Amino acid sequence: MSGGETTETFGLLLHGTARAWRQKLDQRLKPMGLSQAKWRTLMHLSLAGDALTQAEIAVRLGVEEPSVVTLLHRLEREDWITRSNSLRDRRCKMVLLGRRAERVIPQINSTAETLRHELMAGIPISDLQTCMKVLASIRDRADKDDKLRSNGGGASARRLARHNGQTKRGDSNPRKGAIRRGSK
Amino acid sequence: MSGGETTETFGLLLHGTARAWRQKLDQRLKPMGLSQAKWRTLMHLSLAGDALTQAEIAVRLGVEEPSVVTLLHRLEREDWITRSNSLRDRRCKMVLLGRRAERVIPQINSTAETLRHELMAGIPISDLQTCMKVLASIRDRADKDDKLRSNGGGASARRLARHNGQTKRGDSNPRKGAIRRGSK
DNA sequence: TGGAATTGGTTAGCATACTAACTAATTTTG
DNA sequence: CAAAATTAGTTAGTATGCTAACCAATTCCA
Repeated sequence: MSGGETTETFGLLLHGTARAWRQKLDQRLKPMGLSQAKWRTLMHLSLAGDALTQAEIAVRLGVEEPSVVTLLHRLEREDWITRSNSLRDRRCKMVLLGRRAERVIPQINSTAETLRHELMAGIPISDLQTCMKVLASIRDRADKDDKLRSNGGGASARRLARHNGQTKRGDSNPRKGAIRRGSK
Repeated sequence: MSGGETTETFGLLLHGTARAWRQKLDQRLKPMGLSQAKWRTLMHLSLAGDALTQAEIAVRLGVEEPSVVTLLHRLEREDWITRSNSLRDRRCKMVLLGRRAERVIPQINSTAETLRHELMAGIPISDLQTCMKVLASIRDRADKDDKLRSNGGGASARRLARHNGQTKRGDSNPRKGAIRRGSK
């Protein structure tokens, strides 16, 4: 424990700030029927200008695909978006903004921007830039996979994509109840 | 939209960094059977040295009480802590660290500290301090209640405590199924 | 002192996000 | 080309956190 003061609370502070920001935004978006997660999704769709696949949305939001599934499900149920099967690739679903969303997106963005300005008002630009530089550098380091060398087997090393990689289908060890979709 | 570059991604960056940090820590704590939320709880109990009430824990963690309830429930189920009724105040439950926790807390703390060092290595102290100053200032602003003036009634203004404030007990409008605890 | 307000804890229900495991479709490769 | 691997999406189950509504105990105060 050498000189822990500065580092001690960094994680705490980082978390608390992110949470406070999110809650504040959620609170303001609430009257419009949205939350930060939903707003961010709509914003990315709006920025893209075009339909996106769910996988693309996941990447842009920086969350995993299953999270996107339920998020889009909620957005669809509330009529913010539309999903349709792609004609080119039958695996894909194309996600499109609905009318409702297109109408309110500008206000929503402006709400978010207003909050941004409020929260950062009076903070010197150079401090903000330093802060962003620090955050980016921390995030990049944290995003990196810990291992990634020492790949023992040497055979393939294909699971670099940071998530699943279910290389074995017939695992013969289905601990849980497994799925029982319709049939089709 | 005037000069949005700097501010544009701040929220995104803040969130992404916090999430990346949390996930990294969770991933390292996992082999020990913990997560960040659980570790933080144990850490605060350890720092306090004494038993804490659930409300105190909520304040230290910076989360709402119902979140603490389930968190402690999980911790108790896994034998990290013990809960007992207070003798002074029959409303309170005193939360104590169990043996299991006391044995592993040092390793857990050191894991967290190692990660901290890794993530912040090479970043100039002064930049870190600037960053922390910025974050703290943003958080303080976001934590503040939006309203808080324009108190119309003038009568009491008692619900300043930022959460519930269920000033009306017999609301006569129990939309949901309501609770049906044992009876005792 | 007795009713009103506050405080501590809980349950229900929901939102968000994750991992594991799986299906279906498409690409890569031997 | 057929088998193998990858990609897109899904479901199940769980963790974390929130708000609303509630009960029980304590404290305040007229």
